[in-house]
Amino acid sequence: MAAELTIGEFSRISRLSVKTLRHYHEWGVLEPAAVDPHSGYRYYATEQVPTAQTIRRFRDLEMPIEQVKAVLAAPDPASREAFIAAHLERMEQQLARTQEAVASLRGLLEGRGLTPQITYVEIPPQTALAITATIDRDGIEDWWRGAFAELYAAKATVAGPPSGFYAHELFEDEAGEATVYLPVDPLTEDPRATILPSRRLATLRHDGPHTDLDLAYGALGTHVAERGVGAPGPVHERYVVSVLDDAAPADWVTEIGWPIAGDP
Amino acid sequence: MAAELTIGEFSRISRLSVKTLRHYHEWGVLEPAAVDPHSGYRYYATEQVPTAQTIRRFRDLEMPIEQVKAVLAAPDPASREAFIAAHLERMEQQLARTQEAVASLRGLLEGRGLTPQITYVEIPPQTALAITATIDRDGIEDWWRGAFAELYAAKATVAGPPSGFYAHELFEDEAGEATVYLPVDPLTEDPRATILPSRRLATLRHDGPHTDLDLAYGALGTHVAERGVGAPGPVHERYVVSVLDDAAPADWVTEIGWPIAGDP
DNA sequence: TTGCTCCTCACGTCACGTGAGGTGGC
DNA sequence: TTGCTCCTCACGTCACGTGAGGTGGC
Repeated sequence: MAAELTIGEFSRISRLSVKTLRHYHEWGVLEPAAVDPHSGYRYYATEQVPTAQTIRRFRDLEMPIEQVKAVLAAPDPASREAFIAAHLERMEQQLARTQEAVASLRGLLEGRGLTPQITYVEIPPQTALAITATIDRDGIEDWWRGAFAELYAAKATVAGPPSGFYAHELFEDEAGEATVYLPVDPLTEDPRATILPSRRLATLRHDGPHTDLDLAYGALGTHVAERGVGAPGPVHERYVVSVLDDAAPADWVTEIGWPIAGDP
Repeated sequence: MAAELTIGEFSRISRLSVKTLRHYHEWGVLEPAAVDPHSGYRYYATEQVPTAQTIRRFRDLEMPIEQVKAVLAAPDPASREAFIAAHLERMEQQLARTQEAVASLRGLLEGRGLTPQITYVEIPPQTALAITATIDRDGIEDWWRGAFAELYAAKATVAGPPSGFYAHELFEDEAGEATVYLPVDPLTEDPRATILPSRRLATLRHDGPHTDLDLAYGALGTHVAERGVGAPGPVHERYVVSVLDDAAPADWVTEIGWPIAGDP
């Protein structure tokens, strides 16, 4: 009972444009039931309509084509479900970020100016378990979580909040070196323990989600630049309260530090 | 007190990448405070940091650059607010569509199969107020609302639900001819009244949001194709319950019609 | 002076849409 | 046979990112 349909007919029934159907053929997401080897004409079967509708919905959800292909190729319903669940979770995260951005934008436009409480500190040499990597800016969150999971898995006596430092290139060029560390008891026997050198920093405490961290960096960087006290080197972050404590973003407390030289 | 910053320094403070800053200069969204005419070096002022942060937030909300430029150029806070409100509304609409797509996808994957109740009808010639235009598929919704607003503003006696017909090219090529109409009393004196010719259609009733209209078209088109009774001509839609009645999408009722030839 | 920073092209990305120019099918 | 449908390039979109190759500034 399967009717062979030309691309135009299948387009009308599936509501995917002819261009889109050709594109899906090229990418192997939706192959025509038959292709005339002489004319190149594509022929579709009515049985392919539900597949087309499914693809359309995944694309409405902005799932990348390659992934749609993978989901459709998934043999069992369970792994399909896993794909979809993962995608929905990403979408929820994005929604949360959007809501944060809206709130933050309102604050900015209302000129909700924080008077930054900037403190100069000298951090003494510290014994710490550290992980360093060269990463991409968009891969940073996954890497960050993984690295701290690894550090907390070590059985050393923790001697301070989780922290990290990040090369400027990471923000200027979208990729650069990052280090996260956990201060530990100097007497630890973990062979991975290193001693971090001392640093002089201008620091600022930031309350709230990390979407707004740029505001803190703006205030701190402006302060340092206008006084001409900046020094080369990575910026520092101390995660006083964070996801690592299972806290909500609104409750996070982060201390950021900008390297300085000279006497303030 | 305004420090002159190189692009790299400004990038560190604003957390926008150097490439992005150059891009924003090129597009005129964020012009450097000064550009060295000899070397081409860009110099920024610390006063530009809040602007950079604002741009970043608008971009996080996926506002197109051109529009960000327009918002920033808006002279008074009121028109700024209007821009933002309009953008937020679009985002909410998209969120609603996303939620519909998720629900619809789950239904599809669970194989929630509707047994389509297809009816063959012959619509007699009708007197109607009609508006025809050649439109883009993504401009269709705005046009549709505007056209019906215009039709309802006429003071003729309405004799049936609002309806429309749509050339296949609109779906195959993303652009084509569309007509919406309001059946009216044949004795109307409105000079714009026309008589629509009779049509033979296979029809199917669809309940719910228009995101799912493609499912109905899939069922109807498959039915027509498998029986080989299709005829050329546009598809028809009757909006029995719709936005025009201030109903929620879940309560909408739409009848779709596919042109047929021959005796079923 | 050296090495770092900055510069301008030119091209890639992603999922198609937009023509141009040409051929096949009924 | 005519006109409609289908075909394959090649290029455009949007907001940047990715090099390449070269110059300026301290």
